[in-house]
Amino acid sequence: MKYPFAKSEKKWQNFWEENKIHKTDLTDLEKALYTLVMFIYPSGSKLHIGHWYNYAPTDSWARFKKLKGFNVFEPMGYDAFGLPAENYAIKTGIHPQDSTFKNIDDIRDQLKTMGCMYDWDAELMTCVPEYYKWNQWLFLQMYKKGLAYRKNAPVNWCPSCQTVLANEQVQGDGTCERCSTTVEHKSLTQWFYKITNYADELLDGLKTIEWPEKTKLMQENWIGKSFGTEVTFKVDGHDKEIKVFTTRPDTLFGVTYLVMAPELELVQELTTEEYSEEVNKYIDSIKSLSEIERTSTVKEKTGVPIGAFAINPVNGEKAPIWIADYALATYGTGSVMAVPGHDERDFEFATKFNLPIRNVILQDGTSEEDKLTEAFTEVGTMINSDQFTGERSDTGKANITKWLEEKGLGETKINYRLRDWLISRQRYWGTPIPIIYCDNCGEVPIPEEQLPIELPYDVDFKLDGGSPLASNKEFIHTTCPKCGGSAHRDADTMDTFMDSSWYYLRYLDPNVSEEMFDSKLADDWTPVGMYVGGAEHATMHLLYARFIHKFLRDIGLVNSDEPFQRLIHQGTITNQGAKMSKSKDNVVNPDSFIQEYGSDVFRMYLMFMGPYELGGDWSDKGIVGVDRFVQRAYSLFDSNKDLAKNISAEDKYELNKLSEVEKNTYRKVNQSIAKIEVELEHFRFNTAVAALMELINSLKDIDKCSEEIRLYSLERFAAMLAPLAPHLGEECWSILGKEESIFQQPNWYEADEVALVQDNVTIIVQVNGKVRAKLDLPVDSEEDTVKSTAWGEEKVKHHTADKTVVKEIYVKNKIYNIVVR
RNA sequence: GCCGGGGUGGCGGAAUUGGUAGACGCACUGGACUUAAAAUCCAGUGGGAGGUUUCUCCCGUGCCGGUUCGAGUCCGGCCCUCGGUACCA
Repeated sequence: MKYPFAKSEKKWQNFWEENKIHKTDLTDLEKALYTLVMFIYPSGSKLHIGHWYNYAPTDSWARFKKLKGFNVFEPMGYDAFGLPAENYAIKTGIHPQDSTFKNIDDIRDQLKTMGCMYDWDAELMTCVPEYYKWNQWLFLQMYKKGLAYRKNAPVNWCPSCQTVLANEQVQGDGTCERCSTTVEHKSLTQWFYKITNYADELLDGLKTIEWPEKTKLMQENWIGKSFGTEVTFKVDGHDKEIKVFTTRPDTLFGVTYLVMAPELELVQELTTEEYSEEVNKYIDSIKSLSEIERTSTVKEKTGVPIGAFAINPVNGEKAPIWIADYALATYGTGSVMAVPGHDERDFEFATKFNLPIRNVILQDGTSEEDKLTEAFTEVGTMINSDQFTGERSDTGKANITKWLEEKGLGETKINYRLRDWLISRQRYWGTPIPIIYCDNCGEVPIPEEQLPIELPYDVDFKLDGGSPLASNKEFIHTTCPKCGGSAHRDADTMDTFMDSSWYYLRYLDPNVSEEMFDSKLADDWTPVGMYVGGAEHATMHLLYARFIHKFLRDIGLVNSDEPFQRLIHQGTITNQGAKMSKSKDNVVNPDSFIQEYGSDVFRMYLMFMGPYELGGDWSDKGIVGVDRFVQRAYSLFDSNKDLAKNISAEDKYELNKLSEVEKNTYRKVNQSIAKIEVELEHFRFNTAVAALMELINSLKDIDKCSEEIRLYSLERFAAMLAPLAPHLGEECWSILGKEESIFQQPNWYEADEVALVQDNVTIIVQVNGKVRAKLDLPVDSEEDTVKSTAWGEEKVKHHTADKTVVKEIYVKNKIYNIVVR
């Protein structure tokens, strides 16, 4: 009989809902396990295969844990603010709020067909005032602690559309995706969070969390802590100074010029009149370059001198000051000392512009007279360096820094690549920033009791020229909370990464209104036990969330140091090699597969496709294989449906009391349990499914087993099936006469260790590393027995004939390699 | 460019510490069942050469080189590809 999946899946979904099977009792803390997936961005393309690939296997893991007796909390929600809804509005005129709510309703329906054990009472969305109020509240706490501040920062500006563009909206050639005009950089005053204050702690905390090594490595590199020296260069004939950060103070005598980032304000002050035209022209010319282009080591570097000279503190030499694309205002001090002899970029630049190249670190085995043909960046002996000449360059670093410190011309310095978090967005669909600008008092934070500052519905988000909120006069014009005078609100909204930095805390009670989240529950349930989401979030979302969590701890709202204890990345499912996205129009919708095969088959196929952390290119080629398996599993139970009426199975059976067929069955069942348990634990779903397929293949002879062994096997099969195919698992469980949901109790079975022990083992016999025989011998056979059996093999004789044995390698129960010559 | 992944049959992939390369599945081929087809079940299936019921040998995990009795696995150097690169989320 064919498995009526459509009827069955609906039946069990209703059963779960009616019996509140997935409602988590958050007061039960014994074996509490918070399992979380990255919440959904509710775009119009609804759920695609990538979402299923994230959620369904994670749910299978959660269900496995549930079967093992954990009190699992698995919520789902919507990351509802963001740019795409706004772009959609600009294109279609449909208001972001309307499209977002509509999308959420559609997506919720889709989610329910997956059959995940989401606790729907915990559902949340970020675009409602009840949620984003707390973004504003958090902003005020940051502000109070001095961690929110304003400074100028560049945005992508399309001069034709008169609007700020996201990086994504800038095409590869640096033009606007709407009108193909070349995009410029424009400086705006914007809000930042001082994440850099937490740089060291964010680095140290990595040691305490169980995340993929690669993710921790990426965060480490992103934070980019480096130890070096800040050197002060005086400017010739000027009272200004230029500070540079260098990790190579030992090369200070090799400085032949200085490079400043073109956008530094100091550049304007230092540029001499003679050079100013050239300098301004140059600054204009690089306005459209991206940072990636500017720092590329294959692109030819550009730059111009500004006419001023810096004085090298160690020898008083005058070095010309240049501005160049490869100096970035965002790293270090924005200025670099150039040592062409010992830095590859400087070497290239100096060669191009005929600037002097001086050798001050002598490579071992070379002579001072040898001309440098490329930058020497390794450790060597310091030369041409006055009193430091003769020192090794690695120890010279500290000495030269000490000398600078004594003269007040430098100091040791730790520098980070990490930059402060720019949270201002010149967009509508986000959280309004709770700041007012008063004509008298200036910048005034809105008092907490006036929160939320609600996002007004009526705006002209097509408005050219700036933030859409500026178009709503009623919203913008307000009175100062301090003096009551005329004032205006900040027209920007917050980066949506704010929303996703604390949602996992809100899930615990999304309806709490007097605080950001239930602090008691947060202490009990965080850090999150298992967090699953894409690796593309490795450095941004996952770093921001860690930062916010630490800040919340510092203001006493949580007691843990990290938000996510364990982390797994699902791989990306591509379509014809490309990441699925609505803009590429290559999104694969799973709905038709659900209709044809059902949720269980589809989610099991996703798990079977390959290693979870790798992902891969989408193809539905093998889905019929999983469907066949599901059909076979169902008929296995269906044909044994009368089994449980008269008997029950023991927990264990003694092997020697079983028939040969029963023994094999019993062994295979227990081996499968042991295998699948380990595989599921480590998110290796593909091999777990394969093991279950192997098991069903070897249950062919189950009819030859006693009823008890049949029941024993089927109960265990149902338990292994249930996490992978939850609806079918329930169906099979109920066929065995069980009345409760399989997930109601800890229904995972432990493997019988006795059944895992093998009698025989295959020993490989090699001659010169090539397999020549395979011996099936009892486990732990004597070395002599193995060797004499091996030498009895025809092929071994053949390949060793007329040769001398020079070496033998014997590994017990594994291999016997004979090396001959 | 920089940071981090990945590359194994016709296809998706498997392979505890270096120790049988190709589990499981798809596709394909042959067979059973059927009037027939579908479905199902059984068998075969990395490539090449020879022997042709049972067999034997060689090659083979992106490329080049190294370490080792033995390398998909470790080391060095490349190539290709994917993710991120601070305003997609």
